[in-house]
Amino acid sequence: MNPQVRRVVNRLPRHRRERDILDAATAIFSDQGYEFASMAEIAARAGIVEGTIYKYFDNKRDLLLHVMARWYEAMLANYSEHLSGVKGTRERLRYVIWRHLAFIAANPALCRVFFREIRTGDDYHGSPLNELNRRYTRFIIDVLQEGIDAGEFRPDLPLPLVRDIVYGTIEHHVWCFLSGKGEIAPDAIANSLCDLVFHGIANAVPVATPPALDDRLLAAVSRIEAAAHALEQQAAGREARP
Amino acid sequence: MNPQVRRVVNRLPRHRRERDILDAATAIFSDQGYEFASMAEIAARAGIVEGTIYKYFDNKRDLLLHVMARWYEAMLANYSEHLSGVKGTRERLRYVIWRHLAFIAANPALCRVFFREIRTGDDYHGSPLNELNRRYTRFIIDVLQEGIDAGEFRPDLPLPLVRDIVYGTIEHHVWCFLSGKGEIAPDAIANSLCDLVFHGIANAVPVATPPALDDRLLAAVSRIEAAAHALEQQAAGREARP
Amino acid sequence: MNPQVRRVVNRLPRHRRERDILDAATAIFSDQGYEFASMAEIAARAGIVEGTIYKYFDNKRDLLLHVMARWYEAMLANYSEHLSGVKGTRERLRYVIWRHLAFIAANPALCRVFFREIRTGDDYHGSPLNELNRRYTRFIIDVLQEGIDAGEFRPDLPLPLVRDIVYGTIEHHVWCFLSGKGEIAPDAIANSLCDLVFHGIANAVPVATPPALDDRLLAAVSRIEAAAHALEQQAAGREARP
Amino acid sequence: MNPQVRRVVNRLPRHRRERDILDAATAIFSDQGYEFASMAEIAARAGIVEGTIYKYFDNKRDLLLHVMARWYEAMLANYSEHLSGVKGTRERLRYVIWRHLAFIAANPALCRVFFREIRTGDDYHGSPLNELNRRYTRFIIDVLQEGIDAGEFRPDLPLPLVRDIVYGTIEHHVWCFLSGKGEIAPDAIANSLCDLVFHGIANAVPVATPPALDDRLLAAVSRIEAAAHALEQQAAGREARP
DNA sequence: GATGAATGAGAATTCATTCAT
DNA sequence: GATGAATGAATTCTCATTCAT
Repeated sequence: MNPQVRRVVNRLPRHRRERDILDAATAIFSDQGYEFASMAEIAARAGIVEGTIYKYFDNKRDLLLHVMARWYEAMLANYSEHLSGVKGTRERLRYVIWRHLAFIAANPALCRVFFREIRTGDDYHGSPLNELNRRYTRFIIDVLQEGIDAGEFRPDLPLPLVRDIVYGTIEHHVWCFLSGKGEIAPDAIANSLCDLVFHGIANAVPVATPPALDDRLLAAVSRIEAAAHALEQQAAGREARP
Repeated sequence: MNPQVRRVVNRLPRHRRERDILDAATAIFSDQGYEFASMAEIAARAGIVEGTIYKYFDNKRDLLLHVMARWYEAMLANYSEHLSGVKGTRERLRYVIWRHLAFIAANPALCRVFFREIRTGDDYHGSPLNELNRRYTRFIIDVLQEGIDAGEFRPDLPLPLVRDIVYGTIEHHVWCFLSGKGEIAPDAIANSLCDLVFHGIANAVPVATPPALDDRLLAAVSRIEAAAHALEQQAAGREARP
Repeated sequence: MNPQVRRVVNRLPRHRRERDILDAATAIFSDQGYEFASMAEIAARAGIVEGTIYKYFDNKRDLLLHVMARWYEAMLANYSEHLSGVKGTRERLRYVIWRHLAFIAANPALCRVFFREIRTGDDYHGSPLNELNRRYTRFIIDVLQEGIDAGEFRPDLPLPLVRDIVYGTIEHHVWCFLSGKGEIAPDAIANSLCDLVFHGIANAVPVATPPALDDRLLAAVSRIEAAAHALEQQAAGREARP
Repeated sequence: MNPQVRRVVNRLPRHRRERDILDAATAIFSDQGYEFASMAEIAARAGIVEGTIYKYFDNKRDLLLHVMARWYEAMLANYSEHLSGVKGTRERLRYVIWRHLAFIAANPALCRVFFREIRTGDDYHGSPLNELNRRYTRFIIDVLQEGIDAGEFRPDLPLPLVRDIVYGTIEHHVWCFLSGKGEIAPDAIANSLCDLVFHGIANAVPVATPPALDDRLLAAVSRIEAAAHALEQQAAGREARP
C-alpha cells in the first residue's frame, strides 16, 4: 500500500547475484553437506528468496555442480605455473602429491562433499566436473610420462593405475580427517607416499648389476694384485742382486 | 465378513524372519541404493508389513548397517583359511589384492552402497562395521608384517599407508565399474597393482646408477683387465729374461 | 493435460492466510480436541494443503499455542475498560468472577482444550501463554489490592491463594459443563462464589457469639431498663415525698 | 527343540499377576504419563509379554483406570477412622484440606496423571472412578453438614460449591509443584485456605449486633447512672438532715 | 495361563520447485 | 529481475491390539 514501506528490492547485475548465490551455497554445503542443506537456507544466506535461485540454477543439484566447478577451477588455477617451477621427475611427482594433500587439508568440508556426492554420483561419469577432474589429474599423467621419457620409469607403466594409486590412496588415507577425526600432515604423507610409489615396498635387492661384471672385476683385481706382487718381487730381487 | 478372506498371517521363528528381511533389504538396497529404497518396498519384498521390520531393526539406517554387517561377515568367512593356503609373501599379497577385486566384481551393487553410505558416513568411525573392516584389512597388515620379518620388505614400512594404497587404489580404480560403466579384470589389475606395490614405478636400479655407467664401468674393467694382462706380461718377461 | 483443469492457486496476503489457518484450527481443535485433530483436516478447512500450514507455524503444537494466544488476547480486550466502569470493591470482584464464568460459558470447547492441553502441559510454565494468563489474572490481584488499601480486606491476604480460589473453584465447578453434561448459570455462581469469598462459610458473627446470646442480651437489657425505670421511680418518689 | 533350553514360563496366581501388572503400570504411568507410556514397556517391567496384559485388562485405558482405582482406594483407606479422631468442625475441615494436600505432596506423579487424563476425560462423568471420587469428597460434605447442624455455618451453604472451592483451589495451587517447579507446604496452605474458607476475605465488620440494642443498652445505662446518682444524692441529703 | 510374532492404519513433517504478481 | 505464497507427494516410524501356538 504505502510505497514507503515496500521492501527494497535489490537489483544486482547477473554475474554478481550468481556469485552471491554460489558463495552462500558453498558455505551451506560445506556446513551441512548436500543432503541437509536446504534451498531456503541458501537463499536466506544469499539475501534473496528461494525463487530467485531458480532464475540462475536449474535445481539444487545443478547448483551443487556449479559450486563444485567453480571450486575445481580454483584448484586448477596456477597449477601448471607452479608445477613448471619444480624440477626433477621425483620432485615434480612429490609436488603433485603434496599439492593434492595440502588442498584437502585446506578445504576438508568441500572435499568431503565432493567425495560423497559428486565422485560417487551416477551422473559424474562424462560430466563437466569429470572433465575438470581429468584436467586436474592430467598433471600427474604428464609427470609420469616425462619420467618414462627420461628413462626414469619403466616404459610399460600403467598410467591410469598409477594415477589411481596416488589419488585413491590419498582419499582413503585422509578420510578420518575429513570426518573430523584426527589431523593430517601433508608433508610427511607426501614423502612416504612418493617414496612408496617410487620404489615400492620390496627391499632394494641388487639385481641390476650383471654378476659377470662383478666376477670379471674381482678376477681382474686379483690378477693385478698378483702381477703387482710379482713385479715387486722382481724389483726386490734386482736391488738385492747388484 | 468372510473369515476365509482374512489375511493369512505367517508366523516364522524370529531368526528366520530376520533373515528374510535382511535378504529383502539387501536386494532393494542393491537395486535402488539406500536413499531411494523405501521401507514399504522392503517390507513388501519380505512378505510382511512395514511395522514388522521395526520389530527387528530400529530404523532404516540400522537395517542398512545389519545388511552390511552380514555381508562383511560373508567376506571374512574362510578368508584366513584360503590365505593360509597361499605361500610366499608376494603371492599372499597378490591373493589379498585379487580377492578384494574379485569380491567387488561379484558384488558391485552392495560395494557401491558401502562406499557411498557407510564408509563416508559420520557414524562409521568406531562403529561395528568399522571393526569388521579392521578385521578384514588385518590380513594385509599381517602379510606385510610377514614380509618385513622375512626381510623382503624394508622394516620401516608405514603399514597403514600401504594398506590405504591397496584399498584406496582399488576403490578408485573400480569406481567406473561400480557406476555401471565398463568392466574390471581382477586378475590383470591384481598383477599390475601387486607389481607396482612391490617395486614402485622407478626403473629397477637399486641406487641411482646412471645406465651409462654400466658401460663405462665395463670399459674400465676391460682396461683394468688389459692393464692386469700387461702387468702380467711384464712380470713374466722380466722373470724369463735374466 | 488440460491446463484449464489445473488447480486454481489462491494467493493471499500473509496475515490473511494466517488468520484463515488460525480460524480453521480453532474450529477443528474445538470440535475434536487437540489430540484427535489432524493437520490434514485443518488444512482442508482452511482451503490449503498441509504443507502450507508449516510455512506459518512450526508444528501442530505451535499452531495450538497460537490459536490459544489469539483467543487469550480476545479475552483481554477491553477488560480493563469494562472493569473500570464497575465501582465498589465487591462489585468489581464479582465482575471479575462473572466475566470469567461468562467467558467459559461462551467458549466451552476452547476452554476445555486450554485446561486439558495447555495449563497441564510441561511447557506451560514460563511460556508466552503463561504470560498472557498472568496479565489476565492480574485484574483480580489488583481488585484485591484495592480492597486491602480501602480497608475492606484484611491486609495480610495471601493474594495468590485468593486468586487460585477464584480460578480453581470456577475451573472445578464448570468441568461438568465443559464435558457436555449440564449447564452453568454464570450469574448465580458468581453471586454464590463472591459471597463465599467475601465472608467465608462461617456464620456472620464476628466473634463466636452464640446466637442465643442475642435474646439473653435483649432480655438483660430489658431487665436493666426495667431496673433503671424502677430506680428512676424510686429516685423520683423520694424526692417528691419529703 | 531342546526342552532344557525352553524359556521358563512363570505361572502365577491370577491376582498376583494382576498386582504385578498394576505395579508396573503405576510406575510407568508415573514416570512417563499416560500418553508416552507404552504397553511394551509396562509388560517388560512386569516381566511378561504384551499379550498377557490383555488377559487381565481390556486395553490401555482400562489399565489406567484400574491403576487409578487401586490408588484411590488407598486414599480412602482409614480416612473415616482418622477423621473421626479429629474434633471440632474447624479442625475437621482443616484435616480434610491438609490430608488432600499431603497426599498430593506424596504422590505428585500419579496426581498429575489423574488431573490430566482422568478428571478431564470424556468418560469420567459417571465412571467408577467418579464414584470413588464422590466417596472421597463425601467427607468434606459431611463435615460441612455437621457445621451447619451445629449452627457454625449458615444453613444455606451451597455445599457443592464449597467442595469445589477446596478441591479446585488446591488443584490450581499445586499445579506448579506437579509440573516439577517449586515445592508445596501442606501445613501452611491448609491453614491459609481453611482460614479463608471460614471467614472469607472481608474484614470482620461488627454488623451482627442490631444497632438498636446498642442504643437501648447505652440509654439504659445512662438512665441507671442518672437514677443511681439521684439516689445517692437523696441518701446524702437524708444523712445530712437528721 | 502365557507367549510373542505380526498387524496396519495413520500422522506429522519436509522441501525442492513453480509461477502469478 | 525479484518476489514469496503455495504446492503436494512421499516417507519414516509408532504402537495398541490380536491370536495361533
